Amino acid sequence: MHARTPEKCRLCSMYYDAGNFCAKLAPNELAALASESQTANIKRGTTLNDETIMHWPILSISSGVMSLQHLLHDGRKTIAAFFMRGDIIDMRNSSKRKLGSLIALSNVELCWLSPQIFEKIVSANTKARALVWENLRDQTFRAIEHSSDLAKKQAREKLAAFIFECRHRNPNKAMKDHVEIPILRLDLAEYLGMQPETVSRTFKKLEDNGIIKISDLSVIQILDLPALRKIANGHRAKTRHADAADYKILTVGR
Amino acid sequence: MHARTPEKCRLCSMYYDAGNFCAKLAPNELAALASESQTANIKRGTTLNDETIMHWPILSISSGVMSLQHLLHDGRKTIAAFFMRGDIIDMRNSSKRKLGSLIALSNVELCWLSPQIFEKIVSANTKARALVWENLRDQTFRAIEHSSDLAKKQAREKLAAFIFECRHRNPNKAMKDHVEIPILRLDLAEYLGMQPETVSRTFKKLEDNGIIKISDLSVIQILDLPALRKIANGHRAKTRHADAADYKILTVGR
DNA sequence: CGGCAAGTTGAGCCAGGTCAACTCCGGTGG
DNA sequence: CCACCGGAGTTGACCTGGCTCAACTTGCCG
Repeated sequence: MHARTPEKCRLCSMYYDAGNFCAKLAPNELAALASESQTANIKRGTTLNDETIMHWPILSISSGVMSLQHLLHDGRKTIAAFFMRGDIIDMRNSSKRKLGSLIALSNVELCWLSPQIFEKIVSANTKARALVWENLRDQTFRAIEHSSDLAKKQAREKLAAFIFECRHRNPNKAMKDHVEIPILRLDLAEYLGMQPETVSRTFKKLEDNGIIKISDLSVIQILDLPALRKIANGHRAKTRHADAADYKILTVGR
Repeated sequence: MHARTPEKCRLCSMYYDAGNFCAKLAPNELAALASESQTANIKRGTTLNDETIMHWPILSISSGVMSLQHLLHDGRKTIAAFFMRGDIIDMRNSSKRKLGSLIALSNVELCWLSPQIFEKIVSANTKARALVWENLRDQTFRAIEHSSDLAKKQAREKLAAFIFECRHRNPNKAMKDHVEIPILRLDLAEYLGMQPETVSRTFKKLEDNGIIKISDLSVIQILDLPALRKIANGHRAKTRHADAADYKILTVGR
């Protein structure tokens, strides 16, 4: 049997980005997956409901930003994670633990993948499995890193770290010192566990210090990269803590 | 060829806990894995160095608590994640991103798994693969949940949530309202992004309110479970935020 | 029993949360 | 084309939860 690339897949970054899942599939695998999967466009603010996730626990993001949000009982909201182009979200254990809701932070193109076919492909195709596996581990370690940012960093440090996270995850490497912030200030505040007012003030302070420049709300320009990196890594003038040198690091640095 | 259960595996919870990885393996798979893997006992405070992790990026925890720690440049330290009995830690992408160090928070029994054999088994054995996959997803979602705790919760809420996390993860379900805290206050503070002083004060306040009782530093007794749960879920007297009911949840059909 | 790390208690202070009033901007309808 | 509206973002003034520093007690190990 000779399988052709399905029409909808040609237009999807999961296929045409060489590093993504669907690009790794054999033509007949892609055809099988496509025939049982469905693409969708959803608008900012859309919440994927539990029923949908039950039926389609696995989905891929072709463009836009999805978020996983937790709602506290008194209405406090947290954005716990972002998912962007190329990410595969696997919610198959969502029944075991309350994970929160998947909410679109921008208009999003996504594709619901058939769990059966997905499983079959992952089982048979080594390359595809390695990729999915790596994507999941990335999500894990991103979450872990985010935890540590939230735990100990101050507002300006979190913001600086976030700028680097955006830079790192943006597939468009062309614009060197310009970083796209793909989400609203409001959502950013929730992701970093701060108030929108604080985000605004902190950005302003960084701009006043000549470290960044905010041309447009969604694009910031890094003027002093070393300084920004220092802030992101937690250099501070003075603390109660001893210098890092005082800590006995048993690790062998490379 | 008839493979027998290797001696060291008989004594390891990865094997004798029915739900863990090694228990899912066929005898010859287990024998192959065991012959290329090595168990170790390490003491509290031991850091697994980068070189070790390069050679042995995959390891399983048979008992004790490992942590993944980040060190900020000024010496601030964060415990970003815990790994406990049954967890499989896969550091194979640690070269791509700085993940921090693996440090033992108690005496730990672990087993370094041969990446080659591990990969072979995961590829061939569906049950084992499903288990590893689920464990990894659990780690992801635990990290995500932890992020959201850190982002928006106050000290007492974080502590309450932590008590439930310990309860949830403890394999010993016998003691119903007694929860074991498997780590020191100092480490706990770092995990929750607070100061040891604050941890102490907050525990005391919860005890004064009659919600918990601290018999021994490492065991707390829950006196008023509903109250504790309410706190963990973020019920507060009053906030700036609207009621959860005010949030319009848009949903999209399947 | 001495020494040291872990944990506790108290007092003061500041980063960031809160509230309120405002500007800015894109969309909508007359 | 403009008036209006509502949500996003900003700015200022105020307040408080939890960080900081310091002094102390407790518990553990040799």
